[in-house]
Amino acid sequence: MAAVERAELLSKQVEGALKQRIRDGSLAPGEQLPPENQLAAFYGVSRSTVRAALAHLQREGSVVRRQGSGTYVTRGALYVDCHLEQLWNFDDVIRAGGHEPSIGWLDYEETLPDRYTRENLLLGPEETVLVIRKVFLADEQPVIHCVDYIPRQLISKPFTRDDLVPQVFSFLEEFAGERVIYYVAELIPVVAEGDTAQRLKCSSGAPLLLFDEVAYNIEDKPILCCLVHHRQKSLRLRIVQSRT
Amino acid sequence: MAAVERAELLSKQVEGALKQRIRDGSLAPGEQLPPENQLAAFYGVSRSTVRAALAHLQREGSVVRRQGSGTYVTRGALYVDCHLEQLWNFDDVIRAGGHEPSIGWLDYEETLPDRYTRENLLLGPEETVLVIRKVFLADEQPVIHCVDYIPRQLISKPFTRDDLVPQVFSFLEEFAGERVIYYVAELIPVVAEGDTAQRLKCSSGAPLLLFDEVAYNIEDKPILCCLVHHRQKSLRLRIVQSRT
DNA sequence: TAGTGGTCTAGACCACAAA
DNA sequence: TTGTGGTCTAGACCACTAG
Repeated sequence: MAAVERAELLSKQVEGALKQRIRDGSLAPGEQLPPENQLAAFYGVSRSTVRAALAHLQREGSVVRRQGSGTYVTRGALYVDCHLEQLWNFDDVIRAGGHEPSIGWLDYEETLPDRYTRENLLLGPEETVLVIRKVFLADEQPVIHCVDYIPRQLISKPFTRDDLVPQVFSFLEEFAGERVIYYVAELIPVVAEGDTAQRLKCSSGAPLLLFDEVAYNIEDKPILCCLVHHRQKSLRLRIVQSRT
Repeated sequence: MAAVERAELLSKQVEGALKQRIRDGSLAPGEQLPPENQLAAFYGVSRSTVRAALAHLQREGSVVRRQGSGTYVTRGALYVDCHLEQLWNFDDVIRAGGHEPSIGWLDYEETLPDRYTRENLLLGPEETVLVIRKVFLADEQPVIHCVDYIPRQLISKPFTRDDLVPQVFSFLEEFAGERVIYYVAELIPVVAEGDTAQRLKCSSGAPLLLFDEVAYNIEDKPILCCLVHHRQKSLRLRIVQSRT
């Protein structure tokens, strides 16, 4: 029996263990996994816990499950790391594409929001926002241009420029005590122009993918909105949909 | 042979009932749902079943759940119908945007695939594909241009042009006996040009969203690939991501 | 027929929030 | 302290696949 710690969720531990076996090739694409009961016995957990882990692997497209037959590693299991689900963290997306992430440019200011932002964040007419503009590089090439709007009022601790370098979500947790529970993103294809084009070093008219996002805290209050431009060159975004 | 309808899953029934209450306003945004135990008693199912239903509503962003507090309808609950998850069916996406879907143009031919398609579908050098080209309209305006490639060999029943009008997935099930279990889509922003631009009635250089998809059956064999161009005008695509 | 995954139950215990 | 959601268990039964 494999030793399991109580700290992390049991199902996450099982999921991680199986993912590891898929990544290192001890479970090859097409290969059948051991049956649920056997996995449960091996890891010393209940069948339900194993099923929770397998359900997650299925949802991200790493395995397919056939009733009456078994669970199998998919052909695409090795490419599941550049998922849209990973979009919580740009660095992960860039790394999943095999590139080294870094920050290419950073700028910020406090200002009155435009009408659209004010409505999205449910702000009063006098309330200001902290605007953060960043460019993310993949192997020194600019790939993501990101503008974040945070209600100034939320930020309760003084910060410096260096505090803005990590992900916005981390910044919000540390300096506003706000945790993003979910966000809604609208996908819009656009063409590059103006400052955005220049900062992404692409010519005017080049196709970009724009994410217009609003993020909410546990109380369903909008605490952040972003406009994120993705330059597709050497950055792939994937979706996996599996039938329920 | 008569098709036998299996009773719908209990969790799906509960989910549907709650969704209905959200849609018709008897559960308003911000409002708290009854506790799990109460829902379980009310619908005559176990707490686990209720939790499965609530987990699904949470995943699509219709509710947020706060440990120790309760489950609440989100502000965005009313807009969850234009999800990327609905992408199985273009008609649904178009209808969710408040428009009437129809088919604007349809063309098909049998041909030898190009190298890219042949590799995606794991075809031999002699095998042909059925190519289906369609344009979907929303309120008579072209919004989606779709090219499907199906290995000719899979199609086991004769078909007519009319059989191609429904969704490809339905066509595959009826005429090839193949069911799509999951698909992988890559999102690519492009600019309109040539035939695609003309059929979508947009000017050359207009931004489009391209989905490069490969769909697999239960045996993890690729059975379909598509190139789908979305024109964003009056068609919104949304993603909801919630923290696990 | 044996073995697999799919659904559902009843109940235990824990973590957290609010009164 | 009470009540909420979060995790986990053990077991029943069903649906489907394969030999």
